[in-house]
Amino acid sequence: MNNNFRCNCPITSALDIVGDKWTLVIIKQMLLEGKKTFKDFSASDEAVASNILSSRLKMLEEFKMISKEKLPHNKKTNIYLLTEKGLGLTPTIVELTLWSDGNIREYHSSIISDSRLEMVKNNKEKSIKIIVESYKQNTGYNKT
Amino acid sequence: MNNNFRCNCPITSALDIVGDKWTLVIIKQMLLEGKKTFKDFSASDEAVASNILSSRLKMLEEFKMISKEKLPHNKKTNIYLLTEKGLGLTPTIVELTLWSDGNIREYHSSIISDSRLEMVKNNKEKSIKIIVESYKQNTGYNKT
DNA sequence: ATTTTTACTTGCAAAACAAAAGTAATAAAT
DNA sequence: ATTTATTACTTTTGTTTTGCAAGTAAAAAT
Repeated sequence: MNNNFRCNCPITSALDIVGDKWTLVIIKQMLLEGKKTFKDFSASDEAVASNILSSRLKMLEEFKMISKEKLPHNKKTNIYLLTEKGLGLTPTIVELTLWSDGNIREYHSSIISDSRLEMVKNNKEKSIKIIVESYKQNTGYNKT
Repeated sequence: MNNNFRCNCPITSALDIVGDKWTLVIIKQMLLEGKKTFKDFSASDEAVASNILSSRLKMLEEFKMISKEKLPHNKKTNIYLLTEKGLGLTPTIVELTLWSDGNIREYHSSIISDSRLEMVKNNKEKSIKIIVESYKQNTGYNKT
């Protein structure tokens, strides 16, 4: 896992981890859509193929961006949760949303505009806090 | 070019454009390292292969994230410049930098910490403005 | 006890990526 | 003016990644 990094630039190094078509989509689905089991991701209309999902979850766990646990009375279903490291990408995700909203409608007119987008446009810093807090509350968060 | 978008989510749609290993690296090299010719990019130690560079520049031009022009007395060298759309990714790049700085040193200890990173850590909003303004000044910016 | 669900893995074709070499036009040097 | 070098690519040839479909094994539900 170590030194698959291209160079010492922080931006490039971040992209060595999240620079692909799916990783940030998976994190977004956890953070904003409450997805937490393999099934949740697979059932999405924005479905990742199961092999890719599997390898991304493994990678994210190795980098401690998500945790994998089970509920007391269910030995089967894995619960994937964002850790602080993973939640730390919230500002990046918010900025991507804003960029998208303001810059690609020209090429993709059906991009959704919902109340969360409005919230983010009105008060970015506060929205980030609210998003993170909501996530923690909805998941009974307690991880590093 | 139209409707190669996976769905109507703004985040996923942004990643349909910049969600790969190289696109944001190229934009970073323009924004923060002053690269503007094919040669500049190719000569970098963080070198993109020329075929990938070529296809990315073409794509970025199609999405009007960069412009391509020539200087008056040189018919050969193309000058690539970020447009407002491209510059609009500055906050995303800054957030990725901060995330990287705070979260992946554990796996990559030699990530660089320079004065720009310090500036960004001290005052994010102001830094973004300074970065964009510096870019415009250094390039004699005048594009949409 | 049988069926269904969940979380995967495997196999294979297609697409994207990457290194190296080649090319064509322009610019610089002699 | 002619040769050489530079720039911006394209082409070729692998290799890697992606993504669909199908399969599997354990647990849970009926």
